[in-house]
Amino acid sequence: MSSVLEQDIREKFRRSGYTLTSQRRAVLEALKEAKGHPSAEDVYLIVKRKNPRVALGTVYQALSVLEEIGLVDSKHWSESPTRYDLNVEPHLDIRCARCGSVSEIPGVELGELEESIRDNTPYQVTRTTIAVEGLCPSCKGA
Amino acid sequence: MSSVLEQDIREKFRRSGYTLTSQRRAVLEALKEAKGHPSAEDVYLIVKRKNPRVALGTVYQALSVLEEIGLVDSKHWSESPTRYDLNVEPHLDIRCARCGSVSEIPGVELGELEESIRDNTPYQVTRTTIAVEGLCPSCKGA
DNA sequence: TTCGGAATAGGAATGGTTACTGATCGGAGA
DNA sequence: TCTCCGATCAGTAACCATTCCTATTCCGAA
Repeated sequence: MSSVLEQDIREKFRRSGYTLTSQRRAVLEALKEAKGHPSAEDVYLIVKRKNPRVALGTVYQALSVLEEIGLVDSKHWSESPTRYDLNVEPHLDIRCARCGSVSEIPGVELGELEESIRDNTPYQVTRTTIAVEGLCPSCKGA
Repeated sequence: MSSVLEQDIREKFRRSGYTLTSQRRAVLEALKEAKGHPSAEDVYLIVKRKNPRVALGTVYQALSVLEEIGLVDSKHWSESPTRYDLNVEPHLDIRCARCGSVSEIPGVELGELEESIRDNTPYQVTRTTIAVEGLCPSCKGA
């Protein structure tokens, strides 16, 4: 997992027309710090440690901008808030139905599925999200 | 799409220990009547036409029971209420991001994906849901 | 330095869903 | 058929993730 370069960040902001504010940078830092797949609330709490005046709404707005310009990916599992991820490459994540932890599933080929979907629907496909749920190794036994 | 047999319904209720009440039957009928992929609210409105006293909460509870015993499947797309479906076989559905209509995507092989997921994670996989979004033929042009 | 549009803080509002409570139902057993 | 008890229901309040609103602040271009 290569960390996003400073240069990439500036470039993506420049091209999008959005401004790279301190709050948006702080949200990126928080995502890096959280390392896993934090929710907006998780990110908010981390950002708040350094800047107690941030608003939760600002975090949501920042995450939405970051996602729009391709620096962040989001995934949603039912009965759980949306999770955010610095890994924007197509990949699978699994969420433990018991403890809520999320981790990556490596080595699954997704390209064929996307193609097969496009070949079988008259819709213009814009997004395909796969939500995998299960029990993590430590919750499995309990 | 074969309609679920009366016998199957009774059998699944009997085995589960839940009771087949008139409300739960009405929810099943409403799903059949709606034909597509109605939301809980849609189902509620249909049921209400014949029994104005039903409560929305009852519809939610009935749908949850029906899903648990395998008579109904549910799917969730972000920014949209959960949709329910009498087709409980694994299959793909695509939702139009513009008008919200949902339709089935036939002919996509999913078995390999499931298998590949199980082979690549230490989690015990319990559920894999795929949410495909796009623009339907009539919204594509607008 | 000034100005205007973008971004933010703070908090209220939204909307799908669940939880709660007292009334009602329905089926197993007498 | 009648009784009784747990399941289910109607009605409504609560929940919670997320969005919306508004006055204020920030920031960059001129």
